[in-house]
Amino acid sequence: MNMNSPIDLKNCCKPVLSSFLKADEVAEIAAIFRVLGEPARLQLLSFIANRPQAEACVCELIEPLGLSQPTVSHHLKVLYEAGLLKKERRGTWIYYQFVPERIELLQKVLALPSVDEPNLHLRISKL
Amino acid sequence: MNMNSPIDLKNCCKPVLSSFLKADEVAEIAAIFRVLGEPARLQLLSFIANRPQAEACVCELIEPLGLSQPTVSHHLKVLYEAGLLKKERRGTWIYYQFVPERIELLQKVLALPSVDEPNLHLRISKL
DNA sequence: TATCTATATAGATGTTTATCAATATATTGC
DNA sequence: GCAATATATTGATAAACATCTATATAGATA
Repeated sequence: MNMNSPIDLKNCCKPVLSSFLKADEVAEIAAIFRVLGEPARLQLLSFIANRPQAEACVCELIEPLGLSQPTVSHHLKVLYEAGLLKKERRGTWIYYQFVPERIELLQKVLALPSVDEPNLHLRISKL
Repeated sequence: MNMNSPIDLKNCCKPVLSSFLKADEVAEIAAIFRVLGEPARLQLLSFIANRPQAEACVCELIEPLGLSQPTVSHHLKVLYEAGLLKKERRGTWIYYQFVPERIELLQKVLALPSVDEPNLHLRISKL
């Protein structure tokens, strides 16, 4: 069901709003949005990104999230497999670290068509 | 279950990555991501945004999506309630129109902490 | 090796949701 | 008013998923 490796970065991802994407093209992008569409996961990202070094071990995340340890572990795995977090063992602890590249990718994917692009539409040009 | 009016724009939405957001703060943002996390809805947005005037009637959307009319109608409703589309009746047809403001909001929400911000972390500063 | 702690996995359960067929509603034109 | 067309809603079904408890795994330490 879940893949063990992060979503492939190659051929991923074309801007959604600049051309009509096919089903398989939007699927990769939608998968990332779906991961962010869960409040607990968004809060994990928010927490980790705001820690020193943008990282945290699992033990730091359970109490602020207010969820059980297995549930937090599950969400971390989903974030990891989406490429939004890296992980690294340090002794007994496993540290999850925020990966900004994925967010940058999403920003590109969400870019609005610019006024110079041929497929500009009147309504968007009013921005 | 679903609300009839778009998600409230007031008090929505703080950048996710610049401070640790509480559960109710991330909930509003996650709701928008969840809407985009469905391939059919992303494809609808992609299609509509690339039409003249960034709009399309429902009848134009069924064939390219490859889904039944009620299913397309359902997804359009979800996109509408998330504020990503407007709608307008013209005679027999109902035109759905792309609303760029929501996308701009998401880009702000996804903004990475800048190097000038106090809660900058080393790893992010390497960007 | 045995024990303790941190994290992950397995299995179960209830909820959400994507989808469709059938039907309802609304508009147009006769 | 009636028929035709466009869109929305209802109700049913199956799949996905968030969550928990219980258990497994892996590293540290005595």
